[in-house]
Amino acid sequence: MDRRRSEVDSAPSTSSPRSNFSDHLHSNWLEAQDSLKKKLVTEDDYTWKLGEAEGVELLKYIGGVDISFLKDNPSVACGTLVVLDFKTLDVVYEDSSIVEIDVPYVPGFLAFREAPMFLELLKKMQDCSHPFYPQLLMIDGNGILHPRGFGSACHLGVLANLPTIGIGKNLHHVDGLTNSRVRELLEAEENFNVDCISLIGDSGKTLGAAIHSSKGSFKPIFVSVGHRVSLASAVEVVKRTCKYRVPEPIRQADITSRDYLRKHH
DNA sequence: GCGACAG
DNA sequence: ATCTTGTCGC
Repeated sequence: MDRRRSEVDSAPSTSSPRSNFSDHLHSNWLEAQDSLKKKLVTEDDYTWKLGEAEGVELLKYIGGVDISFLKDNPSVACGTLVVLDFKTLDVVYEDSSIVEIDVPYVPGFLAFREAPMFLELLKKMQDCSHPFYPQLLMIDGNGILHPRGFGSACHLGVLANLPTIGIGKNLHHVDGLTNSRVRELLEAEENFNVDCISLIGDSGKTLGAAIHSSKGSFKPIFVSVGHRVSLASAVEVVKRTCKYRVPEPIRQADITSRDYLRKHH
């Protein structure tokens, strides 16, 4: 049985920054990410099209997931799955569920805390062969813009075998990427009039894109590949679902989960 | 040693 | 993530 390091074993002053959770659990999580990452696909892998083509399947049902927590009891959470019509951005499906979560939030391991309930919500739709089951899912959290290239959007995408896109509202500093560096790029003269820049780390890898998604905000959002979607397609989908800074699937899931939690507490 | 660290 | 009102501006 897992057990936290006790004060007897190590004085508080020498406890590690991760004394929050056991080193054992930490290594299990690393192994799980490493294993799931082998199934990751970072290119377009779907049959539908985004545009107005005829005679081909189009992207119509786009999902979004988010989670809210109770201000008092932080272990009480409400997870929400919404599905929007890609063209009209109308919400055509929504489902919420309140659960207790004991898994702590640890930077770099967000999926272990949030993915299980999202998988449940997806399974519920799948089990009844719901006609609005999403063809693509947006997650508020990163994809490959992650210390080990496997953020929660990748994690959920692989487990659900769905194309996913990661949306970060704050930059996860990784591979030398910092807020100031992103700001420099967005404000660089050669990028004047450019609302979207590639995020290239010190390693030379393109990890995602920073997008000024709405004219009313200076703060960008950070888009990265989750699973079975290329960065170019991800950026295109995000741009087309942004009425405000945060893309509608995420924004609607966020609003709904917060409302549901408030109403059912 | 210190700061940083998606949600 | 969450605690929180008004307020300045198009």
